[in-house]
Amino acid sequence: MEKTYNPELIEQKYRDLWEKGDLFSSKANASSENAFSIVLPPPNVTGSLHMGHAFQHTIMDVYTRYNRSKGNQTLWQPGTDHAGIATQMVVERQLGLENISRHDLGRDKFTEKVWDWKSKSGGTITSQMRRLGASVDWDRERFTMDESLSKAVRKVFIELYNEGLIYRGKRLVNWDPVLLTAVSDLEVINKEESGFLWHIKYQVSDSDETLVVATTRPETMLGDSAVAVHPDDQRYQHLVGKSINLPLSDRKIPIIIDDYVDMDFGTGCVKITPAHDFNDYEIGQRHNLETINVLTNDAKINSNAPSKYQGLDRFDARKLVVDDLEKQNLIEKINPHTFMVPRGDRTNSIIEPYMTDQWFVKVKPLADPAIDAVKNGSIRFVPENWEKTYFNWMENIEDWCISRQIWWGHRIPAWYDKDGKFYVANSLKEAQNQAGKGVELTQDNDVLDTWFSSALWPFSTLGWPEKTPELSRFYPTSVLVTGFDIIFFWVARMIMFGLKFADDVPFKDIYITGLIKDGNGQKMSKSKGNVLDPIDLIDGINLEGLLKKRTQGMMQPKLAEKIKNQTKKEFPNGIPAFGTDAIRFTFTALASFGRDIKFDLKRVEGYRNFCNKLWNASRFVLINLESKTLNNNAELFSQDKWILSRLQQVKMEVEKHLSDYRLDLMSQVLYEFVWHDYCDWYLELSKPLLENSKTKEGCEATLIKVLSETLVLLHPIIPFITEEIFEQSQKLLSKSDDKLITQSFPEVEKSLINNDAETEIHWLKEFILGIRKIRGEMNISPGKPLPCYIKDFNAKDEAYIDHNKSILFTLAKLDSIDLLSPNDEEAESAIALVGEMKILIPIAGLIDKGAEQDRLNKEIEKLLRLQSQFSAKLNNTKFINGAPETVVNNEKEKLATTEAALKDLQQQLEKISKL
RNA sequence: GGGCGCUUAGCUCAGUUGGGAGAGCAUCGCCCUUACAAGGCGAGGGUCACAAGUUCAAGUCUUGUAGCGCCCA
Repeated sequence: MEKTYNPELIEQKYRDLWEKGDLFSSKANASSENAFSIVLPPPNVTGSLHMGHAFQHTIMDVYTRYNRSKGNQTLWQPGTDHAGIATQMVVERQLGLENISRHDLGRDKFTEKVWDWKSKSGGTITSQMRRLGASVDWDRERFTMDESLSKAVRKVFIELYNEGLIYRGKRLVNWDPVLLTAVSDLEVINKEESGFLWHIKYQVSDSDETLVVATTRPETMLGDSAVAVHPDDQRYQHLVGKSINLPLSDRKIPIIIDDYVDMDFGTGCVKITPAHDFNDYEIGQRHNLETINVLTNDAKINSNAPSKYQGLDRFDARKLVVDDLEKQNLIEKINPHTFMVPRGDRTNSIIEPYMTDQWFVKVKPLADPAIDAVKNGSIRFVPENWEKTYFNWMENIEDWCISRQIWWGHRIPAWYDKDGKFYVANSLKEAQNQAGKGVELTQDNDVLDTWFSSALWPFSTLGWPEKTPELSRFYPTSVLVTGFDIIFFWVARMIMFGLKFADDVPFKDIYITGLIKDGNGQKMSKSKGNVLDPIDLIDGINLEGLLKKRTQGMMQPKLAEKIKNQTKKEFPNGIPAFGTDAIRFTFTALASFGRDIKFDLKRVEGYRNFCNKLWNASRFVLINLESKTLNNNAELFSQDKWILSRLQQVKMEVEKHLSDYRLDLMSQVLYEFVWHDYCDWYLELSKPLLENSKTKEGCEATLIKVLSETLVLLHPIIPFITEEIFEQSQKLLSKSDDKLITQSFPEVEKSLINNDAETEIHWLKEFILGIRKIRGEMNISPGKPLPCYIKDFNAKDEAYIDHNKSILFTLAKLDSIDLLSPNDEEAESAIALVGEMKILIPIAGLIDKGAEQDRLNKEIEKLLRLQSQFSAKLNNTKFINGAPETVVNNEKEKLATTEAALKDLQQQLEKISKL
């Protein structure tokens, strides 16, 4: 083996070998009883993977590799999403650089351009996934706009339409006036922003009275249909039924009453503009008010308003409206006011409630079975608490606007005749059949919301609506791994559509992961300039490169300076190359059930060091086994039995944590076992064992057995380094050229669990630690051999000393061990206790007497504190009477051992002090 | 306003039926001991946000307070 661990070379080698060997294929283990499947949440085809993807992909890969090695037929289904609006925007922006608009090109030419862009940039994601070691079945890669998936989309649309669950209607929707499309309410982000509250005086018709209405959007008064007051509001009772002379528009509108009005807000009078506010729309429906749209689709004032405002942008119109009102002395006051502003999640433009014809899914009938599926346990959220969020949303669900006025996506399968009558069909031909020969038909221009096709992903990728073998084998999938940010967008909709069309839940478990944040707990985003590219952690990147990456192509170039400074401060030397395995180990170690995960490079460094540790431990084993024939039937000694026993426990814990989705605990168990049991103790123990012809063969067999099984256990987390070490060990043992990825997961061997060995090695460790502590605290050089005397030992101690003599000499660096009988007078000594047994190291010429006194005092103080705790408990009759007997006995035992140790140390202190 | 969550060592976080407070990193000593200085050995460090309650026993259960955060309206 190479002397140093070099992740780069290893990783490249196995990326190729695994794929060429077809080792990710879902066809393997086809005859096994169990199937395991995961669908990859499809990333945006033109995007790139961020830390959150890398995190979730690591988790999915751990489960995929684990199940494969358990012998289950395993599919991890990859693919990408066409991401309608996002992708169209990217391509439009590129065309914009050449001063071309999509309308210059026309629909067909434009979509061709998008396909070009997709094929150019679509490889980014897949190559990143390969770098991360994702063992997906590449042969089954799918794209949401593949023909077979599009077929599924059409079929679902048509069936839902035929059942009356999809309808077309004129409704108030969220309208993005920059993109010129409707968006769903989930795509609108409401942010608190500061603005003004204008108080406007409205003249009551045929009266001297005025009402004052407060509004944050004065320009919408051009579309007012009424003024509303609360039914209980005594101030305005006498005006109900009268009307208002609406300023600027020269219209009369009624004064109405409605519960919706908040009497305590502003003046208690509200202007009602049904065409431009969701609440007002509802009120308008209740009171049969006119809906007056005063905006064009790009948010300018339209011809329904007085001519002087027409053509003005809504914000210019606002200024003019306010000016005009002021001239007429109709503004009572203007107060600063913070209020919620809806913005599009893609464009950040202010979203307008806008009346248009759109397609909707009637969600309620689909939601009810989807709620039941979680309630009755067919689907389980992990952590469980997320089901509350799910129920909360599902139980108050609104119809889903699925049409988008863009060009990139699944075109709505509906055709219109000249009179606007439409025919929903799978093709023009079928629509023509419905409409009759000779009727001129044109297809609906809109496309479907991207999430409509994503909602079918778990079954459309498996071939639905065809009854494919994959569908019956792998559906429902085993687990969905995703973030809580898309529970509404995606998870809920997959459940609804899965139950409706694939006759079963789409997945049994939903593992909701935390969100990866930067070191300061901030969400990573391009605009904040704090994103990390997972590949940069693998390969490393210098400061210049990082600065360039973070500041290029920015929406707000003003922030570049700030981002640069921030980056320089956080990564003054850039980022070193850690390798894929270290990153993956970090992700699993961070995968606890918290909501936010602060990503810390120090952690990565630690796990890189772990990989290095594993590498060097393996080197030690292989160097020692070189050109040896292993004897698997050799006699084993306590040390061997101990590590084998520990290994069995580790196997049990690993599988438990996997089934609980606690990869953090899984990786912690393995970390601890490899570093602290195998390396710190067993490898050190093996050094004397390998020197002794009696113990040598058993130790050799154990070293390699434990290493080999540990490699399989670690492989799901760190596949590259483990595969390389496995290959090296195969070479040495001149075995087959099997790959680790295909090795079966080691079963727990109950017969190897050995309490006696564990007790003995525990004793041995205590002995060695006792001496190391004396050395450490007395500043005795670790290399200096020490004489050692034993007193107050029992038969077991004597046997243990006998078994472990050479080990004690080596690991505790002793040059003699002598047993003293009770009557023997010992020299002035430092002391360590193992149970009742005393280990004595003579002080003469070695140890400062005062230092030993200090050390003993410290230890005695500690024990005194414990003693008083325990005896306080035991002196409490309530405790004696109330607590279970085992607990009381346990306390009694603890008190006894504490007091025994205390007595020994106090005696020793006295003895030293006298001398 | 409704819902959910967080507060444990200097930092990042575990702590699963309530029973002597843990890890990694950082800090402080001593060591280049032929697997590993990306290392070894040892040490220090905590009124578990605050308050009350339940209990023989609370980091863990209940209620309240404070601070922080997320989602929905």
